[in-house]
Amino acid sequence: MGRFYVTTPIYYVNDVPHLGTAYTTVVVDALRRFHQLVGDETFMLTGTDEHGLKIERAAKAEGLEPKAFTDGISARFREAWPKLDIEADKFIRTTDSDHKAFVTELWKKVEANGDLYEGEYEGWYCVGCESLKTEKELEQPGNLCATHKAPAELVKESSYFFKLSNYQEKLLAFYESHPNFIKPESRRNEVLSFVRGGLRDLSVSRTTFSWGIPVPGNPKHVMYVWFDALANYLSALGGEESDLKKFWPTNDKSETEQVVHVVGKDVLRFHAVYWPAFLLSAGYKESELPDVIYAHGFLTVDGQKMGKALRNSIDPLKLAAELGVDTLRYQMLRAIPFGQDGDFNHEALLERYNADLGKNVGNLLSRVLGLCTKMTDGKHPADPLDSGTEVEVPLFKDYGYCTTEALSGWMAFAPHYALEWTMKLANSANLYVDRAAPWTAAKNGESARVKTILSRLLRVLEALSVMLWPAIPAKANEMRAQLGLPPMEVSVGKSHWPTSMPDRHPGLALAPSGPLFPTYDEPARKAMLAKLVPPAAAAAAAEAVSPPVAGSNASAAPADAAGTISYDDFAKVDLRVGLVKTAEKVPKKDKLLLLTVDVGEAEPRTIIAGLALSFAPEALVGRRVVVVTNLAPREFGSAEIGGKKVKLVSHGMLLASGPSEDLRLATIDADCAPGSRLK
RNA sequence: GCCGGAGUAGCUCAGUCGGUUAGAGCGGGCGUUUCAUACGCGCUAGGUCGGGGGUUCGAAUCCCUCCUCCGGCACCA
Repeated sequence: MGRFYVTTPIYYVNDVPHLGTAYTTVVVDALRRFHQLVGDETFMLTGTDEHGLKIERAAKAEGLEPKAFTDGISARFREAWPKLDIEADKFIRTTDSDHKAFVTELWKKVEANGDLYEGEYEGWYCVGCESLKTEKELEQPGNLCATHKAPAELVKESSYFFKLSNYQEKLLAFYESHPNFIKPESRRNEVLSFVRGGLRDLSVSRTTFSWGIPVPGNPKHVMYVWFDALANYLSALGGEESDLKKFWPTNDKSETEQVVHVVGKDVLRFHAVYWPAFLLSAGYKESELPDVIYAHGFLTVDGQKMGKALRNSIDPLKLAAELGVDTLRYQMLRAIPFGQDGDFNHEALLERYNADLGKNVGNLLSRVLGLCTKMTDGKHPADPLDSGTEVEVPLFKDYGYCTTEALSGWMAFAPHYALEWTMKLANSANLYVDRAAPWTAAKNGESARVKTILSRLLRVLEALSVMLWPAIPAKANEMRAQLGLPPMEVSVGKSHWPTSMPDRHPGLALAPSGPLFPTYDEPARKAMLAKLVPPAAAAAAAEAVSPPVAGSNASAAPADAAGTISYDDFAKVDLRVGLVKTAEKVPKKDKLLLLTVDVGEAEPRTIIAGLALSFAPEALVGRRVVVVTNLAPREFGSAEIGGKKVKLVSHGMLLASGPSEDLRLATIDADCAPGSRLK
């Protein structure tokens, strides 16, 4: 047990929350949750960076005072995160007065140490980048900044410089003795070679604008945004007497006390070079520097680089509303190896959701709860026999392995790895259900055996709910609710990581409440994809026709998340009256009937319908039903019919309602001609 | 131009100090079970391990070279 202080970068308010910032913040929240789970005292910080020329100008453009302008954007960030189930302990703003006071003090310490001097500097300055450009970097004609395509300005001004050059050797020595300071390894090498290449003094003040923290004793100058911004990680913890100071441990810090800055690779240098240099200069000792600067990669979206236009077209909050927060979080954490660049691919997202969450975990929960409903009165079985048989061996082995690997994945800032092993445990449990076959034991009257099996499965499910909680807290708790368990609770000093199987809860009532992760079938998948990545034109059109759906159904099932559709969308569905000509049971497929249905075409259609539990084949012949006729054909495997093996391909769908053992058919109340269109 | 990293099955990637038939997940294909969310389980990928050359008894794994991609640096910070 220890302390875990984790930060996101503070986000510059020249932009609103987008997929990239959401990604960083989700990962940090997941790390925070994991450390809470293992009993650490945690503190998560995020916030906004609000000073600088760029902001001053943006405010002016909108006719606002800078503070009023930043108030608005900052609020958007603060309000966004809870919608992604991110619970930061503090949201800092660089315009907070205590932050400003802290930075002023920091400046004075650096100055007292003799590391600041006044000089002059001249260069091409790009407002967008907040930085100087070399002539080579500018595009001609017009001295355009390559990134912003805007003209750079030739500036010459008096400036304070920080003697960064004094810190080259100290930093190198520090990196040497703290191999984990910069992660991942490849980034560390980059920084190392950068620093070895020589450090020049850093201009740390500006006189060309006033929206910033004034330099003490020389208010014509405001501090360079990075000097101001980096200090937030410390200023957020308050003054000397603040209780939060403990999160920034000093000399006596132990192995288990960590200060971790998660940053994008674009701002790594500021964090890995400037920040420790500033701290050393201000009198902080090596032991008082942060422990880990973890640089993550950038996301592409469906293989495309996230330019500003694309970025703005992908609103993480809207994604969360459409897909469910947990699906979004899961994808961010599972699909992208943390530290590397990754692709946020919408198709892969749905595939991943179906495979991992739907089929592997969700269905496991569902089948185990189903078995308990039938075999143990819907309760956790009482006093199960606990002697294992051979069937248990792989499960126990996997359990130990998976929980250990997942734990070390989280410890090593590798959520993707942790979740991979979490899934392997679910997979192993699914296998165990098959091997142990409680239904067979039940038929043989071995009720003790049945209880043993189900008890074990329930315990694995509980463990899974814990292991998933850092990544998908809301769904993990829903899962627990179905298992009859209270929401996840954490407590400082106590690890809840399920290193050994959770205790039994004999007699505790289960509360199944339907699929936890309803999978997307082919049509639903297509519909969701169309919604998430609409062609630009279609998006604009859709926007005009239907108002955006409110984002309150964040955790709703896909079926509900569909929201409203336009009439045009509805009109795409071709519903027709069909007359059932023949019907027969499909051998070896309990639920399936093979129908031929006249929908007004030359030949009756072959339709496979899952009606067998509710209808005898002969009861359907001659009935008028409602058929979706333009659904893509779907395969149902193959079966032997009339002595021949045939592929089962359905060319339509009958509309019906109810559970599969008690279905009601949608029908039509008169003898309409087969093929009549419904509207 | 310099310095890194990467290029392995359709996709995303693992491959430790060089060593038996190159692996996993997903998708696809085939089979199978019925407790379950048309779900689970089993089988299935015949991939010149980017190209070429070399070292070695033996290389995806070491060396050289070329190609492609990404990142960092390049009299800017």
